[in-house]
Amino acid sequence: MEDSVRDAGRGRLKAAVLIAGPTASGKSALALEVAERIGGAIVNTDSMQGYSVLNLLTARPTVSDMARVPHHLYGHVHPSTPYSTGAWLRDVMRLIDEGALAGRRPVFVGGTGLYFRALLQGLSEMPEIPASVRDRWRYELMERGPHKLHRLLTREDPATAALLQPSDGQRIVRALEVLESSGKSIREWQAVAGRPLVDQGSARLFVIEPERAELVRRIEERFDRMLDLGAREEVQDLLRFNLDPALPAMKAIGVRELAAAIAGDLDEREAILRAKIATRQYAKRQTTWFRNQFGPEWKRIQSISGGIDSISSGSPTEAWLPDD
RNA sequence: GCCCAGGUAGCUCAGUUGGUAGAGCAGCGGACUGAAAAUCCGCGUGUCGGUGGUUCGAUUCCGCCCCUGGGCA
Repeated sequence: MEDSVRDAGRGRLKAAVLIAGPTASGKSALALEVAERIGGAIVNTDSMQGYSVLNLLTARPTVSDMARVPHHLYGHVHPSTPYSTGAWLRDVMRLIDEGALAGRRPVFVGGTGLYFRALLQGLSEMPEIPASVRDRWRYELMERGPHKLHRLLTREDPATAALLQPSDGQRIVRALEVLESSGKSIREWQAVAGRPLVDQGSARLFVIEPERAELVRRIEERFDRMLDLGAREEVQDLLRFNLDPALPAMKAIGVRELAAAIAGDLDEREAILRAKIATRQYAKRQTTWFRNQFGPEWKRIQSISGGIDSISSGSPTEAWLPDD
């Protein structure tokens, strides 16, 4: 398993196009335009759009969108599966290994900053965590709270503990489970860089940075549209699986809010309002990531509506053609 | 028209026995290596409805006015 991870690193993708942007910034439409123009294949780079069932709430490309250009890693995972950055990266490697992207320029599009980083810089190898270990630490977190676990980590792995907020339960648990499973500090694992899957030198990196007020407007309109198209029914479909609310897919924005409205615990108007607020807050975190974690190698695009022309204007048209 | 209760941050409210005010939510900024649509950190943004008075000093006390809600007519 880990060997296949290393081997896949050999096939580093050339001339890839990466398009990042906050939710509702119009990046999927842009990617579609770009992919059609350059004969590309779109690869999902978003942590939620990989899940099936959540077709509307995750704003996945429609069936007709997917008919226009090859799309990969959309809706291929059931919500009962705890997907992750590592799982996604392995999926991308599999696409490369199987030749699914051969003959087409890959167009990576999505809103998950960490996935883009993993793509360009690689993700350090990590030990497999047995489910029993993972479950136990998560249970400890619930029972004892983050501060006590942080004190424990300070005893077992002081260097890592010093880097983490004592309140950041999620990262504390991660450090503890890696330590227990491997006997090594997570910092030791992270010190060994992973292998990038995309050759940055030949890639084109774009990030959409829309004007805030316009993005807010688009978020609200889009959520209303999702409701019109059946977002409530979609949540009901999801609830039928009786999944653990801690699963990643259950954290998709709108699921908790609409589920509360369906259960009668929350006025639907209020639920809709909260879902829109949560989307706005998410867009803000994305924007912060892109602004500060992405370097100058990323070309920043202001306009939402400008489409492909807003990209082409600052760079030669041949930027879209394969380099070799 | 009269009576009562209110008018304090974008919203819901607390508070100051007179020394120009603070919570939650929203918002803004930030962190980020297998949950990342996650998780976490920081920041109070204000003619205290208006106006006159009392006072060294009024958001606070008093008068008048305006507005909102409820009640009585």
